[in-house]
Amino acid sequence: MPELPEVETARAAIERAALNRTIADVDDRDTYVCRPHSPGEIRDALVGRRLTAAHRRGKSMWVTTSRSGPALGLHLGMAGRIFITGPDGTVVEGGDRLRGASSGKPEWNRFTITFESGAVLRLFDKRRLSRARLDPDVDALGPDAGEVGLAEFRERMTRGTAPVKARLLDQAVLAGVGNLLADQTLWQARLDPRRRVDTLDDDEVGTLHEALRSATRAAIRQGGVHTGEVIAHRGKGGHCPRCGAEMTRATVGGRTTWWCPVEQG
DNA sequence: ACACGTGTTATGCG
DNA sequence: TCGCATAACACGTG
Repeated sequence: MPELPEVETARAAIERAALNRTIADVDDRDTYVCRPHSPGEIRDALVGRRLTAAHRRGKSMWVTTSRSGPALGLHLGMAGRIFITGPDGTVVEGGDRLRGASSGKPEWNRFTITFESGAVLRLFDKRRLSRARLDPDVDALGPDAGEVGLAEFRERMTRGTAPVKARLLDQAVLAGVGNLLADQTLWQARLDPRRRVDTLDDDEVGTLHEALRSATRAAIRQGGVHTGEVIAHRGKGGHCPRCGAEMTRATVGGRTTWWCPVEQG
C-alpha cells in the first residue's frame, strides 16, 4: 500500500498528533523490523525525549528528537501503517473508515512508542517489511518525486538504457514512486512502460514530469495511490478508462505492470 | 496448495 | 566499476 502519498499522510499524522510529548516507553523487540539495532537500543535512545519534527523524502520518514537526540527513521515497507491513539485509547490518526487500531492481531504492532500522556504511536504491519531505525541514511535517495524540477528530472531519468518504468521505480534516481504510482503516471503520460529512457524526446520527458507531479499530488489529496483513475482497471479483464481497450499485463522493471496497448504504444 | 505482491537490498552477469 | 536484472526477504491473501 504505502507509496509516497500514503507516507506523506502518515508523516502529517505524526506531525499533528505525536510531536512534543515526552516518550515514556518504546517497544523495539522486533529484531527484524528494528535491524540492525538490538532490542532496547532504540528505546534507550528515545525514552525521556520528545519527537520534535516529522520529515519525509520519498517513502522514507524520519522524526527528529529533543536534546540533540538521534532521528528515528520509519519506513512502511509494503504494508505498514502508522496508528496514533490518544490517552483514552481512541484512534486519533490512521483509523480510516472504522478500520481502526483495534482490527488486526496485536503481534502486527511491530514498533510502539508510548508517551507519558498515555498516547501511543504504533507501526502496524501484517508483514514485517516495515522498518524502524535510528539515524537512517537518506542520502542515497534521489530527490522527492513530488518536488523534483524538470531539469533535474530529465537529467536523472534519461541516463542509461533502462525501461522508463524501471527508472521511475529506482529510489536512488527519484524517491517515492512505487509500482502503482508508476503505472498511473505512465498511463497519464501515454507512455509505454517498456520504452527505453534513451529513446524519450524532450516533449515526452516533459509530459512524464508533469504526469508524475499531477498523479502524486492527486494521490496525496485523495488519500492514496489507489485513487488513481487507471488503478482500478489494473487486472484481468480491465479496460482503459479513456479509450476502452483491454489493458495489457507484463513484468517490467521486475514488477507486474498494466498499461493500455492502444494509447501507450 | 500455490501464486502473487503496493518495497528494499544483496547478488550476479555482461 | 557500472548498469541492469533477478532472487531473497516475511508473511498474509486470493
